[in-house]
Amino acid sequence: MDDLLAGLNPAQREAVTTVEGPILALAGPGSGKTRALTHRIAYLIRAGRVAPWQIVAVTFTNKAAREMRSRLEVMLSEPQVNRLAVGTFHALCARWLRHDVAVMGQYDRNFVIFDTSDQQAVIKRALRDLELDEKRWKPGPIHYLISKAKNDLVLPDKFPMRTYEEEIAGRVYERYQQILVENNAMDFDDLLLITHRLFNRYETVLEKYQQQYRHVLVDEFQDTNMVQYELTKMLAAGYGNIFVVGDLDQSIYSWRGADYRNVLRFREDYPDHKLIRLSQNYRSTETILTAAQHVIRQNRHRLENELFTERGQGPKICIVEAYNEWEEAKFVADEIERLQLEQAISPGEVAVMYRINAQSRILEETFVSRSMPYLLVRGTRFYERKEIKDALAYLRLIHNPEDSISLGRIINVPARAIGQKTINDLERWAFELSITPWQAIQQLVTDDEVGQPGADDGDAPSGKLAAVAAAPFKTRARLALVEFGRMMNLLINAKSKMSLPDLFDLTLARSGYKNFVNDHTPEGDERWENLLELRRVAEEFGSLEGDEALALFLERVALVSDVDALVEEGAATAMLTLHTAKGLEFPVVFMVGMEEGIFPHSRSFHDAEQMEEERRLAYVGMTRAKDRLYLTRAFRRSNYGFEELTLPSTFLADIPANLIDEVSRRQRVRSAVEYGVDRPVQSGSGWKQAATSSPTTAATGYTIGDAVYHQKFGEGTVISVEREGNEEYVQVAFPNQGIKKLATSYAPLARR
DNA sequence: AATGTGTTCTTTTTT
DNA sequence: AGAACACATT
Repeated sequence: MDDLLAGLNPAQREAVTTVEGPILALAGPGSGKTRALTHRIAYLIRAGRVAPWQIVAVTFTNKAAREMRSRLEVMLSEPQVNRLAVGTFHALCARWLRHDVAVMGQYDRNFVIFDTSDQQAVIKRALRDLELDEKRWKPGPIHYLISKAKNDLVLPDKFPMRTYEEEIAGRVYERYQQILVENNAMDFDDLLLITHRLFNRYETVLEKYQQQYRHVLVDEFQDTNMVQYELTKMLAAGYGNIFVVGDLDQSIYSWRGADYRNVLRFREDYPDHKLIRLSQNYRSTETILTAAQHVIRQNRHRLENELFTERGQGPKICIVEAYNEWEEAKFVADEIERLQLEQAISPGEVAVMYRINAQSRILEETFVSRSMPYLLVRGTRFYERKEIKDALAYLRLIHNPEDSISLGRIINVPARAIGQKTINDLERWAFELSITPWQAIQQLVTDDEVGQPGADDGDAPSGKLAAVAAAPFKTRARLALVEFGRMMNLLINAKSKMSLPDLFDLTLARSGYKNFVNDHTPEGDERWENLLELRRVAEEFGSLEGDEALALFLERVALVSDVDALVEEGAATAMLTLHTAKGLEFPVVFMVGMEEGIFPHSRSFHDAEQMEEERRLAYVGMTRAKDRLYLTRAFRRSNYGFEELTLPSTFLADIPANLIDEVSRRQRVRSAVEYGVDRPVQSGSGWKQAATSSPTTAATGYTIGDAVYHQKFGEGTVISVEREGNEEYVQVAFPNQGIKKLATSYAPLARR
């Protein structure tokens, strides 16, 4: 047992060995909480006489789950580790639902998980069904409201209707949910919500899990939402052994429904809990840790947890201003090469982090043009490719033929003479018969076999006396549908008779997709390569029985996250958003785009809570660095195609001057001739001063006719003013430069 | 049905 | 500036 406790500090040891009751571990960045968590699990099994299958551990990502498993394999035996329930809330819920959802009567166990684009498609269909203006109502914002409601356990009948938008969203919500049920499909939120309902309404099911899981462990507790909190509570209600780890300062997912107050709620709901503070940071140098602490300290809503490190001072933090985003990327690349040469630091030890994905493009192009190795950490990107989505749509349809979204996606891909008109006819006909489009196709197939009694050959049914149920297809369209139906039936029958990779091959061959892709162009080759890559994922499930393999494969594929793509110990520099960086660490970290409007993002300016979250995100980013931290900024940057001057991020102002590298502060990277000619209104005396005069607080409330001054376009006149939420947009006429639309919170614009 | 042209939106962050 | 989408043309 000693090997489990060796090398742990007293707080970690307490977290590992306190077996009974509710425990809240406040774990600062780099404080070895993953270590505490894994050792605790091993300890429970080896010392606490708990069976592996009696433990459920919730991680934030699949990657974290995988890592926890592999760490545990060192301490336990492999079969033991296999019996542990380790995964994200979404993955665990999917598994429980697969098992028990049938009792609810609404879904069967072959339900599919709709990804973001499927969800958008459902919203669009709901809008169409409700005859709402698809131009006016955008799927994105509507889905955002629906998702928020689901995360807060709000059902359609309780949906708030305070604004017109909410009223619309409420109506869409209801139809949206109906469509999901009709398709035997769930979105990400449903995985949690339906599990919650299952546990709530079917006591025997809940009791089964409550009795099974004697220990419930949850990582990243500050990023749980309402449903997740309730699920945790329900599961732990059996034995009361609930262990949660979190850090309020690292809560960065409120926009996804996460609520850091769940940590505070926990303290109230379990008054006899034990509180453990993990305060020693094993990751970062003192310089980095102190700087990060100075940034996070500005927040009001926090639970103070003073951290310390014994790693020593280390190099100072470099704050670098480049001329524009290209120069910024060039600086990053140059510096990585320099570190490799002078400090023997491998590019694989470096990460470049940014606030928004769009920032990656310029970095990528820079790295490509210099042939520098990099890894763009965006695991979901692969699954956004057309050929991958098409292939998956076929497989999903085989798994769950009621999935009309997938059906619509591939019914005519590759082209098989089923045009838009035929599809419309099919949908209308199915609607009239109150069956799904898939069932309608099946009807056509059956009719065809018995000599088309219901089908109307030749001319379309024109007479008013024609039965409602008469199929409205001409021969050619009908035959095309019948052929498609037969092809799919063949694949569905094959499903349980062969391994998943074989089914994969058969599907691509019989559907004609293989030939469709293999068109002997370079793009075709690339698409085929991608399909082979997908097949490799399928091979991992090759040993399982056909049905089960397909279910697990589709589940895996639906729940991949961005970090999942990150392979350890690579030789390539990682490029990732600050959000995906959570939980990771790198010897060298570059945070690029440290500018007002980018980071903190302009969408957060209006709300103090959101600004605090931006700050937490800065804290998360900075504390990813072990040894070296670079904060870079572009003096001017192009947005939406036009260039604007920037101001340094307010976060830079909170870093004490004595922690900043003098050289980096003075020698700003410059190369363009114009540089210095049109400096923004800031005295050159340092970051602090510049950052405090953020443009966000600059004049708003313009009126038509105002004379204004823009730093790039010069003098102009306001010709229109409009408000969108909290943003104010003005159109300004500039002599000789035309009319520009500007966001007043963003543009360097002032009244004259 | 496949290609071309124009228009509109995009930029938070993701399971 | 680019992508995604809609519409129009062959």
